[in-house]
Amino acid sequence: MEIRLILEDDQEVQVPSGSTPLDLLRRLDGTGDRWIAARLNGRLIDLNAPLKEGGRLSFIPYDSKEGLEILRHSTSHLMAQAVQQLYPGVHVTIGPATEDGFYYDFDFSRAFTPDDLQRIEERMKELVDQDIPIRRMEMSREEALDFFRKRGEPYKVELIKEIDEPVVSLYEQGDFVDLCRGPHVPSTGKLRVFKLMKVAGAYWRGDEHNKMLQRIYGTAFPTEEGLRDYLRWLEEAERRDHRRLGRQLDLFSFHDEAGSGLVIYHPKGAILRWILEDLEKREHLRRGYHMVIGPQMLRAELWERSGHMEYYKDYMYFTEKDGQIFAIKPMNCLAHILIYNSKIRSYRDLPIRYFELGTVHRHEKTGVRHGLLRARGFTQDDAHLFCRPDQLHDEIQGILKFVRDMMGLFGFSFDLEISTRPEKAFGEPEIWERATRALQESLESLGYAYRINEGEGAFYGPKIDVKLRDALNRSWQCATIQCDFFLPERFDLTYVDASGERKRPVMLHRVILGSLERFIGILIEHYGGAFPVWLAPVQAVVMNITDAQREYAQQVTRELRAAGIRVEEDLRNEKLGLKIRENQLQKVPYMLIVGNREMERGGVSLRSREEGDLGFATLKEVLERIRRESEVVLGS
RNA sequence: GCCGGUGUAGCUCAGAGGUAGAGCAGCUGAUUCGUAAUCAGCGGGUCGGAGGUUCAACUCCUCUCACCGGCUCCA
Repeated sequence: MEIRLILEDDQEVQVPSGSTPLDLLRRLDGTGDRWIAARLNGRLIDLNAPLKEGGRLSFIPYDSKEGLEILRHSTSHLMAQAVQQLYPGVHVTIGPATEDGFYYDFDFSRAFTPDDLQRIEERMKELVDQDIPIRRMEMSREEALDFFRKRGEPYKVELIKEIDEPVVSLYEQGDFVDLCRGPHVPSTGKLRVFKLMKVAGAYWRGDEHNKMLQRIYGTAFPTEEGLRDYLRWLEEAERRDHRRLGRQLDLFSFHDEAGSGLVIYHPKGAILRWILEDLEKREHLRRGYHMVIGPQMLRAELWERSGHMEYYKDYMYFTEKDGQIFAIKPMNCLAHILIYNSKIRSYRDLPIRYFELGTVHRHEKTGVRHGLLRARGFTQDDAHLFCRPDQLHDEIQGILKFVRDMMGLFGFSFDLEISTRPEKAFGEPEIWERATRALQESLESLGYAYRINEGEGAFYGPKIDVKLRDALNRSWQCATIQCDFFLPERFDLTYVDASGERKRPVMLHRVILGSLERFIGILIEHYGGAFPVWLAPVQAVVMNITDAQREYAQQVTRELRAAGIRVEEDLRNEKLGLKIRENQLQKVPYMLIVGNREMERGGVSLRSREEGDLGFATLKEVLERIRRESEVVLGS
């Protein structure tokens, strides 16, 4: 019997029922090497799946996003096969493709070592050479349960128990069988370029109450070039690592003696932060925020009232004096609430926006700290907005515009996510509904696409998370806009409305850059340490060629510094080449070189970090150039 | 917090049951040299910390701290 297929170019073909997409490919383009899987009527299928129904058929190329995912998933199966062959007694669990590769979690009595990885990789290559066919099987749930029980794979049994379908699919390649939705490559010979990257512990189903499994990470590509580019990208990321650049550029340090996760800013790191803070103050004032300052610690009773002692105690630091317990603040909201409550508020006063560059301390668990990106003491550009429910939309929109302007300044694009009401939530469903709608409508009115994380909100309110993308296309959570229905209730926040009635304001927590430490860490990696002129800790270095220009160089420095340029001098008795090299490695935007020629003409020889030697320039020209490049242009 | 790894000079790293080494940096001197590394000499370490085994520990064992890669967490 023949079935009719419509291909992507609307070409219609007839094939015998039971033939496979691969058969068709061989007929169409001879080999089928470019393709990894097929899609029949919207459903992904294996290239060697017998076709029983007609319809729209398209092919998935190796180098597409979906193709890559299939390739990697198949490679993870290959790895699992190799591991089970090499290490009898290993239980297989799950092995998905990830954003840049794949992993497979194994239950094994010991940890895998780098030597193991090498052995596994070699065995994988042998299995590829054997070109073992990969076959899809379907079984009823019961059969599959029985099958994996007999094979002694408890994790697979657990997984099947949770599947609702009556029939499940399994994939078989030689002696290896795995529960899997598929699709997969038709045989192991289709897998070529892969590399095992590292081992790590991982809990079964990511739950720390469960058993710790051994996870092996790997990656796979259709071509050698793909892998090479990926490895190069990893090297580039390592070169940009803010911890490494932080030391090389003398920005900050951490010290055992001071305490883990506590940042110590050196002069160049500190100036970077001052610049950001100045920008923040200016921009907040411009947008109708009031700057406030709260104390570094507040009495424990206050944190009891706010509920932090109940929900957040493990993350808080405490200190005690004269029988009073104080909590070092992990958040800035309480002082802002006390300011709000310090007098009666009218509906005419709202919205009220309190802003603080608030330094907080959180006892992040060991093992999660990561340089500036995850510190224990950090400063947030934190604001709390108190508004009437009918003002929610405008306030959220204002914050989003603020976020947009700031991200644009640094050249970050970003993704947006809304998290909605979780199962255990505080507050009436109506207010949740209203707030969530305000979040959505604000995003929509600005033309932003967003993702919804159903039920992922905090118990006290829905939120918008902003995830920026840096120069290496990595994603970082920075800004958040968080509705809070809980604290206004706990602290009995009110305003008097037009009819003289007391009403409950809505409270918004929000940060733009988030933690300045973290944001600076991201900026370091984003720019690879080569900050734009307006941010560069040192904007220019004046260097002399011989001692004869020493005083002239000092005079140049003085003049520029007096004009507000962040300028240093390098008057060491070293060759010019060395000074240029070292200052280039320090990523200083401009070098101002003075020899006798420049001294005579009353200027400098200008050298740019990016463009190299720019030739003679007068001081005035240099000044204007640096000033122009230091201007911060921010949207409305 | 959990799994695995690492901790040797300011930095990057080598070494090893008989009490340590390189490059860079630093210091001193020479050189005054025009767009990415001038030359020479010198100093520098209780081998992360505590305890144990041993005639002897930087090396082996236990504990601990910190860091790295993950997991998890991020009311």
